Amino acid sequence: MKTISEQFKALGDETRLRIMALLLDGTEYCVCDLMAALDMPQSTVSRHLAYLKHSGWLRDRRQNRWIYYQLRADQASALQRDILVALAATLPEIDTARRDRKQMDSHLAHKAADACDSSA
Amino acid sequence: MKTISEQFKALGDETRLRIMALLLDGTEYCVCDLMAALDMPQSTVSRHLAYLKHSGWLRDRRQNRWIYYQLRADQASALQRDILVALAATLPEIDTARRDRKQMDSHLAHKAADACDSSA
DNA sequence: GACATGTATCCGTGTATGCGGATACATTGG
DNA sequence: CCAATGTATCCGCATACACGGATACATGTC
Repeated sequence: MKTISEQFKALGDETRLRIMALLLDGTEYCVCDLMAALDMPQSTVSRHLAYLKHSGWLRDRRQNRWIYYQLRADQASALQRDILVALAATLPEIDTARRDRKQMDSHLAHKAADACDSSA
Repeated sequence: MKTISEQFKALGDETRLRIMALLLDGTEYCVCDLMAALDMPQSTVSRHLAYLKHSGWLRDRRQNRWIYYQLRADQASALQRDILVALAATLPEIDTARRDRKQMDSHLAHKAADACDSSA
């Protein structure tokens, strides 16, 4: 019961919901990607990611200097899976989430362009 | 988005989850019934009920001296409905919720018995 | 209208948590 | 090694909120 209430508490913050909305596409993102999409300072984003990780919503994975965060859908409880489905049906329609998604896309595009430039 | 995070925050407390678990049977209960089932002081129970009401999970209805609380399933959002279904599938299996249910049942039985006594 | 009952709110206290700049740690590249 | 980059954690501050006894309010009873 305590675990469940903590999982809900983790979703009870607007910034963390925005992060979940971005991760609901199944992609893994590093902290700096999320900083850019949310337009928030690094310490804030990192703290919320840690919170979501410790409450069982996310997993992280280090690759070189980056740490990638991803939904932990496979090891999720039945309740968590139900909630993820419900969130996936609702969050993408919301303005804030749409804006974040666009911001993420343009950030990723810039990143790719820069990579091309430097490799040219 | 803010509304959604507040709805999750409302579920992010163990006492409020216990209340939800009791109300998930669709029955309406007054504050004193819930006090008895949860074995918690009146101010605590009343405060949590107010919180759940203001975040859109419950409705209340006055009848004589009692105020009955009930799920607000009909006017719930799609997300809320999904979550209610998920909770109904999960919470009743949990020990704490089972105990609360038993306590509620025996409390209601005593109440009925007392009513019989006084009418005898 | 005094009283009992059921409920909401007030109050002080302690704890949790949000924030974001500053700092520490880890990894990679020179 | 030293610098640069990405991330986590520390820090002080502000706010939210949980707790439960005390009090106020509402309703029904005599």
